[in-house]
Amino acid sequence: MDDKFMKYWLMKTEPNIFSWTDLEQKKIASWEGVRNYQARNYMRDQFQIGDKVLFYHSSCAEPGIAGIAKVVRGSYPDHTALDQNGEYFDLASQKSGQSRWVMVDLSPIKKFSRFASLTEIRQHASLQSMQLLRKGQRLSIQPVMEFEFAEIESTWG
DNA sequence: GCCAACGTTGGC
DNA sequence: GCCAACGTTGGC
Repeated sequence: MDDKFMKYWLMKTEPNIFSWTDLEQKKIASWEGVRNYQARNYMRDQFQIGDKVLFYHSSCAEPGIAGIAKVVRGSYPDHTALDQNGEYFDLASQKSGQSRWVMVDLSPIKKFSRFASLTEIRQHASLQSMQLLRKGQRLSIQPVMEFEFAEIESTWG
């Protein structure tokens, strides 16, 4: 894979669990709880410090992108998989003695001047290639093309 | 709450 | 390795 095209990502979060506002308040946030192999592999194999992230609110009244964040720490073991009392506990990780999941750290760069709602993104002719718009697309971490990122930033940023 | 689409699990 | 059953995601 050409990593020229892998500098930009979209990451989904449920804002009632962790929102853009939470990220701004925390300044640096660890992205724990990803429990999907494809999403994990993106973080583990391709995330680099400085990569830019479209911060997407899902499963909420108005889904869409709230702002841009950046990767400030590359992948490291997601220890929440080993926390037996935590929400993200993973039996297979416990059995093997080490977490099979990873996480990264993010910091906010800027909040969009206008929230980029899914509805608006969908209406945007030059963004039809986005994975986000594909039917049945559930992956919580998705690669974004450079031109897609630029278009979104210039439209809503 | 509905439900389509997808990922994971586990019996065989 | 197949695939049915089950669980999850996430827009609507």
